[in-house]
Amino acid sequence: MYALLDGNNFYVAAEVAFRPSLAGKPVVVLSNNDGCVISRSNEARALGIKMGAPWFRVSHLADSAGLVALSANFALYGDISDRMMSLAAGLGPTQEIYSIDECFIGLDGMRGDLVERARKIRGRILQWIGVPCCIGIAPTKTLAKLSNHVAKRAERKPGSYPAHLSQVCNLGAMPKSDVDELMQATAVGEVWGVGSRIGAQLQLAGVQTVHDLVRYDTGTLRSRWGVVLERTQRELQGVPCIELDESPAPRKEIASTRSFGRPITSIEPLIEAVTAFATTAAVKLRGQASVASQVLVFARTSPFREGPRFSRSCVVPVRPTRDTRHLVAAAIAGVRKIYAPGYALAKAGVMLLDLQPDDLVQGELGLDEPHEDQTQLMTALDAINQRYGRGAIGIASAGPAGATKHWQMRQERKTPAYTTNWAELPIVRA
DNA sequence: TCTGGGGTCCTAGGACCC
DNA sequence: TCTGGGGTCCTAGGACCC
Repeated sequence: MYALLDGNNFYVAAEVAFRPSLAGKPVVVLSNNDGCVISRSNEARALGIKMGAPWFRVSHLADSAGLVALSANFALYGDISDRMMSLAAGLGPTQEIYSIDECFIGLDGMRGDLVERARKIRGRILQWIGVPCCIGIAPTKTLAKLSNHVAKRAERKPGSYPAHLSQVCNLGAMPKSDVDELMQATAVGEVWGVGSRIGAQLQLAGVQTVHDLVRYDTGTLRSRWGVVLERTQRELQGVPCIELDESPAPRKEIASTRSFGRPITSIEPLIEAVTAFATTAAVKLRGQASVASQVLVFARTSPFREGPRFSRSCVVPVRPTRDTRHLVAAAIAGVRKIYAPGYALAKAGVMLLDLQPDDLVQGELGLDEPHEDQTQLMTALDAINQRYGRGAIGIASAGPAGATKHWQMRQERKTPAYTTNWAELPIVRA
């Protein structure tokens, strides 16, 4: 048996927890660069604002409907997430943190009333952290997701599902006829693993609801859509195919990419940006004790704007390394190779590929110039930046430290890092 | 003016091997 | 006229997730 716990409108909820005056108002959190809506309060949803909507298309609602928009504050969300996950872990013996706002809990061996227990945990998270969440319980992960979906819909839209399923829903404890009924009332597109493409194809094939998918011919499903969807079907039938993953393996690739605050039209700022991206990626790389042997760098114009299009990338091989200097050098070499003048570049990025654990690196014959990672130097670099703040010490091609780069992303509505920065602690007045 | 960022897995097809 | 069989590895592209 599994539970899926996930925070309601998580980013917005984290913001509201520190600004209670926003409760009950239409609030959205915007992606980096204040680009798109990535989290909405129920009130914002009710205004018809879609997930992923470009901000400039809905910003008029700020005046007409009191919509409040905030820039993403990932330091805050990450910290609130850690706290929520610690409490969620009390639900059962095993936990898989699946994303910043949701986790699966393995419930094997749990006795007693699971729903009651889940409601208790939910209450504790709400009281201690201020973030509301919903919990779905079922025999497989895909069903737990579905169960969670039911719990959320039942809370948000009373009447869409029976009221007692609101906030916490246990499909595993229901008679089959009730489960069938819920599946008939749920669109196939809501299933975990069915996205927009396959969802549309299924609809055309006459599969409208979750119930239709459960009963669809397995052979046809497999030959037309592949083994992934077959697995999803089995999971919906109650056969566990996807295990709980308590300690995810290290990443196989690490990316750092950004859209620019303003378009770039020359190579100098592009080199600055790519230096910053490679530096960020290198820190993540060392954080998981890996080395990279390929560096991919890309740059492109906006796909939404008129004008000449540009989108190029190149992969630069390096000797397996975790040294920021080597990774930055490779990224810059890549930039010089792909760069062409005459374009308004909107986005660029660096990806580290072909990662391996740093203790398993193949040695080399000394046929070439010596090439040594300065492990101690990197350790010192990370420690200094940890203590004095990101960018306190870095690579010179990143440009002057602390200077505002005109390519840097816009974040015009960011709230303080209430819980992760001493200088930004909230102040309570009696 | 203005459209995010970071991942994973699967499959098909090509290159190559014997 | 006529052109095998079986396998691996790599890559690009497509689909999905949050």
